[in-house]
Amino acid sequence: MPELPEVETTRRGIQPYVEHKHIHSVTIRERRLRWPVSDTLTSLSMARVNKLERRAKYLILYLPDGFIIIHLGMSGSLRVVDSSAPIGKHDHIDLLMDDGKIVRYNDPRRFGSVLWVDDWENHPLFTKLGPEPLDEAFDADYLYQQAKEKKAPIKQFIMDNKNVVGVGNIYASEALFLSGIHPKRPAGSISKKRITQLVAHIKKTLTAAITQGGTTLRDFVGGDGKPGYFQQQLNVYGRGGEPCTACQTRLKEIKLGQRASVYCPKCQH
DNA sequence: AAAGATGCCTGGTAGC
DNA sequence: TGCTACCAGGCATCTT
Repeated sequence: MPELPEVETTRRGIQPYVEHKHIHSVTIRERRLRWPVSDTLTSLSMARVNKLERRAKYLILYLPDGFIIIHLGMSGSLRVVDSSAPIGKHDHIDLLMDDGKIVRYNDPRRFGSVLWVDDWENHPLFTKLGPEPLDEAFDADYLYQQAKEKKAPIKQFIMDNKNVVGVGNIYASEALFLSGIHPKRPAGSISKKRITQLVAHIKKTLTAAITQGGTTLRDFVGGDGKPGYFQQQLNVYGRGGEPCTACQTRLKEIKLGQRASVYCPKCQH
């Protein structure tokens, strides 16, 4: 499932094909995504993409009269293909570029979205978002202040978009393991020192994953069609019952907010 | 009011 | 082979 590193990898993969290029036309084959795809997209013609940006797990295409907002959901992908490429199952939307290349949106589960908005920064999806995990604004002081008095388990707390964006199950699990913090520990009960380590590990795991081109666990394929390989060095995610990479203790798997959470009962407190 | 908990969307896959 | 149960992320909505 695309997490922040996959989205960033996708952004970098398709950037050369869309930024400062023109969208010749848009083809919609399936409009039933998380939200119905707007007809406005099909009326686009020779619209210049001035910029391709990422905010949280959203990709934002800056056009002259508005923005295309793309979210990959859990099974979505964007790929650049030639016009001769056969249309596959779940290929829902094509952005046909004026040089003949196609930016193709595929999403088997249709949990993703492709939106047309006038002003993304004031769109309800974006107004309540916390800082980017890799921005300087996301630091130990900030997270410690946010966590104060909060009783929610730290794992759910760092996966909550209003505290920090883009930290999904994989990276939350890994960062907590590396920080030696138990996923159920109340966010407000963690010392400043350990919060500092947690922030550092969130940044470190995300950066490493981006560097390596993202994690491929299920449906993800990068913009260039090449999968990432980060999953080979996961310490806890998806490893319930297997030995801890540090102490060989059998990793425990619990449910936290309906979400699988794996941790080492010896290393994490 | 804010925080926490729950439900829902969908299709691939594991298990039988 | 066909079926059922389960899982995933994040938004909407409910409850406290």
